[in-house]
Amino acid sequence: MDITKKNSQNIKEILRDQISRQLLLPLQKIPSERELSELFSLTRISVKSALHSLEVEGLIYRENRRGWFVSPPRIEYNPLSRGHFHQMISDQQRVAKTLLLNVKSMVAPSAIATTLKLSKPTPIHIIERLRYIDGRAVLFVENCLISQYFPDILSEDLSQSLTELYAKKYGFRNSCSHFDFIPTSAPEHVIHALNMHPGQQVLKICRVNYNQHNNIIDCEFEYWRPDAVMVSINNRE
Amino acid sequence: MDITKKNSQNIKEILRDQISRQLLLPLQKIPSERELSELFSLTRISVKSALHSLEVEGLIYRENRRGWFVSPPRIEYNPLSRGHFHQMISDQQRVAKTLLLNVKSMVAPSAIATTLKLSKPTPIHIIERLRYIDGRAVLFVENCLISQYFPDILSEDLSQSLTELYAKKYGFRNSCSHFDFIPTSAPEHVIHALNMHPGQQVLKICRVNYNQHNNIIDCEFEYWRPDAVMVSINNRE
DNA sequence: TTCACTTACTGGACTAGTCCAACAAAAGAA
DNA sequence: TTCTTTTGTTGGACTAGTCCAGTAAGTGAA
Repeated sequence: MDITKKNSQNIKEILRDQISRQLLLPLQKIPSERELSELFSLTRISVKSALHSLEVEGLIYRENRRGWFVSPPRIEYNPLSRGHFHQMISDQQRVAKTLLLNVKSMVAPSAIATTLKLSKPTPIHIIERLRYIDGRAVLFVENCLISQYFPDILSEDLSQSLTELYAKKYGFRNSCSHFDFIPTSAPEHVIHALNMHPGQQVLKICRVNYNQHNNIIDCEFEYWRPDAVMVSINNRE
Repeated sequence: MDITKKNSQNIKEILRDQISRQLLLPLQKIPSERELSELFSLTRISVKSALHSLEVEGLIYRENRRGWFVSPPRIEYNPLSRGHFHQMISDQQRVAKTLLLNVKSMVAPSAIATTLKLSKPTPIHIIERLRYIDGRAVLFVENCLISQYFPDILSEDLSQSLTELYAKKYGFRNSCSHFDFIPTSAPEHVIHALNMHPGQQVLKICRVNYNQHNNIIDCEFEYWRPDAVMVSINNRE
């Protein structure tokens, strides 16, 4: 009876259209799954599947049990220009905020020890921070510092740029970094902090930093909401 | 009555375990959704949702209407060491194959003209290729070459490394490249070539290449199956 | 004003099915 | 052998619901 074979394509097209014509604005809430299912005469499962697919595309995002929202434009993130998160965001006419979540000191667990190429048990600090763009939590960052290189760092303001702190307080310059970009799902504590749901995708970025003496001094794990970012790199050979 | 609150967590854990203990091997088929739903006493919808979540994690992948399979380990892909796809794959003890899909010549459509920073209508060649690792199609590549820089290129073997061809036949060296990495969903023709399903995630990589005279000579759009790859970059400052 | 409590609403998890399109392997025909 | 046809199996799309857990806003007591 229907004109279209797949009804859920309909809802996708209409939402896509409303977003591109700015009838639905960034950060704005989309009607609830139940409302949409009535509007389009579909079950919630079909609606959910359509929304899922727009989520993968990066057009909309989900907050756990709060609803679906329109994604703002992606931030262009150049990881090679290190550290100045707030600068980068304001350069793109957006508003950044950093929240210090947690600081722990411990002996490096095996996964981190491997990343830092540690051959024996070594004390580290782990600094967990949450970063917001335009009031939306989009990035969970975990910095793992080898304690011996950073005496007394925990008494500093840790919501500022760590790279700048490294330079000012310890005279470290970043001579070399190694990056891995992995599309995967986020661990539990990250899911929670970003208000996501277990099994949702994130863009995981692991970086290992070397100082001017070519020592590994720290590593960082970034977990981005995948619709919020686009990694942009310039390479001169 | 059940011990666990969420039954679908069960199936996820068991599959994860079987994969990590290599009882299920890379490229091997997972039992069908119907079989799993009987085994775990769940509906197909619940099974599908659990599989989805393992897919996002990068542990398993889907071939459209063929079934679910175990993902091989991710390839480490360093886009800064340009061009030698086959080399890179065999360095990682894997088997590469390139299939030439399609070659077209046309005036650059607006999206590509923007990427190539063209100010007036310009003829280009588009070369579409499909790349396999261990027999699995994981990467769709679309090269857009500005025709004037590459006279007579269409008579060459286009399944080889284009970078090498640029160097040998035209004396071009790659002086600079610009990359964008975007987690998003793939366009229709890519979905089809990779045997995926509309709405599935890919890692899209756009690169723009400059020759030694600092002219943009071509751009490339890569679409990776997201479980197949991990982008790895080394940066020296 | 402030804080605890209730309540409506949201998405998450799930059941028990149906029908369809594409794939793949087996069976037949040339 | 080689090509075509059939048939079973796969995932994709969908219906029509139920129950649950966390959010947010409004209500009322201190």
